[in-house]
Amino acid sequence: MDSHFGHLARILHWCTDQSMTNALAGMDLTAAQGHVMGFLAHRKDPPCPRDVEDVFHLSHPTVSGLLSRLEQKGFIALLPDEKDRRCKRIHILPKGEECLELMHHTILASEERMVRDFTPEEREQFADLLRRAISNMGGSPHHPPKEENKE
Amino acid sequence: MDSHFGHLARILHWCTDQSMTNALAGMDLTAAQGHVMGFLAHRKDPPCPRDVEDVFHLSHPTVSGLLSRLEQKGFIALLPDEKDRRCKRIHILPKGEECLELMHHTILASEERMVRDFTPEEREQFADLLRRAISNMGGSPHHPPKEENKE
DNA sequence: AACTGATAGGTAGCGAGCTACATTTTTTAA
DNA sequence: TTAAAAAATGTAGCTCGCTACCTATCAGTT
Repeated sequence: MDSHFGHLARILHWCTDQSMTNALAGMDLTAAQGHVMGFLAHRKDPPCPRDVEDVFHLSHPTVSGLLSRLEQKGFIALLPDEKDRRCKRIHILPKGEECLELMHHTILASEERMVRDFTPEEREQFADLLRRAISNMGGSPHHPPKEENKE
Repeated sequence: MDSHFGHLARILHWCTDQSMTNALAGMDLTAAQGHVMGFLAHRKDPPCPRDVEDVFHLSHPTVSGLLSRLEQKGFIALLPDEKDRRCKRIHILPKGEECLELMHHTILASEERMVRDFTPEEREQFADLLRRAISNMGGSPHHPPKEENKE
């Protein structure tokens, strides 16, 4: 009864979330906000909210809320794109820059902790089983599988 | 970048949640509410909210909200316990009884779908890896690990 | 040039998760 | 017995996730 996969996935996600929440509490970031900052970190050109939606598989109102809270707290600035006035560009402000390195380290440490006693083969298989399970459930949300031949 | 375990766990949980949401939409239940009903189904004596917290690893305000919505919709009744007036007992109402079998079937079908192409060994290992990952992240929330020797 | 459709984003409103604090009742200890 | 600790629940207020609907802009057709 306790061993249902859906249940276990939920708890595992909860654990990683709590771990991030604790690690980031000192810098006034939630787990979700921290992950967004981590994504922005290794981005040359300022991305738009839509890019965040795609990477994290979130709906656009969710991303909108996350970004507006990050903006309120002074981590980022949202500026209109000059070429395409439908889009906004996410710029990292100095306060945001300050936390990027710690963010990156924190995310990696959390990942490593989760599988710290896994052999390399087990890590491979874990990722493989997770991906297959996701695929069996119908894959990803929101943005109907774009038929890009880039893959 | 896309293969972080925490990320995959989040998406997998999301998929199972959506699957349940769709399956239950017809009977006016959300995924979370459905899982609670499923838990109540195989329970001889009416449990109290605290039991739900423990099984699903949820905080008590979360459970409180879930149960009050189920009560509003007429699936359950919350009655005070006679022995211990701090506790409430969760009673299933006729409308609740009606949906139990479909609930049970729906939950099993969703589980089976997720691992439909897994061998028995892979299913074992998947559950094992998930449990170890959860354990590595510090295990369960909210209620400090009770030291019950019942296990 | 004008219409149609696709795309980016905004807003409203809800459910579900949390923490923090308060209340009531039970249990334990002094 | 009485005071203190523990337990079960309630309430307030927040974040984050969703759907549904709306607006503005861009792109492609006619």
